[in-house]
Amino acid sequence: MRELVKIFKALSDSTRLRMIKLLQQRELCVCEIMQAMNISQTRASRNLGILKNAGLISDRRDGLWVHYSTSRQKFNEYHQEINALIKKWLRDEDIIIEDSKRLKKAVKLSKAKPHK
Amino acid sequence: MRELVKIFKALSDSTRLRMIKLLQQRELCVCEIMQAMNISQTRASRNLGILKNAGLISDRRDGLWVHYSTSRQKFNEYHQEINALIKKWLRDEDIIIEDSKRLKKAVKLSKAKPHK
DNA sequence: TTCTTATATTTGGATATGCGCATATAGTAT
DNA sequence: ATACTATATGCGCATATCCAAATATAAGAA
Repeated sequence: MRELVKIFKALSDSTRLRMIKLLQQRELCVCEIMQAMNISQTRASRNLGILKNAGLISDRRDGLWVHYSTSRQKFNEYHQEINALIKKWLRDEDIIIEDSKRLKKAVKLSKAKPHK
Repeated sequence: MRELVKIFKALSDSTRLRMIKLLQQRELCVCEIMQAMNISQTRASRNLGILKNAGLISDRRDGLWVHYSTSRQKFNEYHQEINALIKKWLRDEDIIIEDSKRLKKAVKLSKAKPHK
């Protein structure tokens, strides 16, 4: 039950639900998420850590960047269904659409002036 | 998203998860729940209120008693699936089994000396 | 009416959570 | 080594959450 409580706690915050929705599109690094959501680096990193600690996302270091993802490897036994529910239940929300738009714009900018 | 956050908040507490598990067995009044879980009346009432406010359970007044239930009437669009997941994910936990045992004992006693 | 019972709510205190600021860490490059 | 970048973390503050104790409300009985 402790684990389940931890998972529901991780999900009971709009910042983190938005993150999950972004990560369901594709793997993203912290800097992409903070641009997409227009939030501080601290806030992005903290909340990604909470999701990771709850076993809902995983991370992968690639040089300076840490890429977060919902899709890779084995998580806890609840992960799959939780992810499907979030995908189904959070679709047309304005803020979700805005996040996606900002993500695309951020990607464009970083391609024009790549940081890698 | 606000509603979903509220639902996950309601679920992110072991007291309330235990309550849902008890109510999945059958409709129960507050006094039965506080006996089954061995908690105070304040705690029982308050947490039942949170679950109700999140649209996860309903109540029905019958004289002095207020009966809570997971099964009656229309809730929010998430209620059905959430309930199925809790049922599936929370099964063999010790505390859940103890709650059920205490519930049966409380029922026995109140049948010997009924309050209705 | 008053009395009793079942439930809800208010109050206050301890603990938890979310955030920004500043700083620390990890990795790359020179 | 230093400098730079991406990410993580320690700290403090404001707010939220959880609880018990006391009180309030609601319904029935006398």
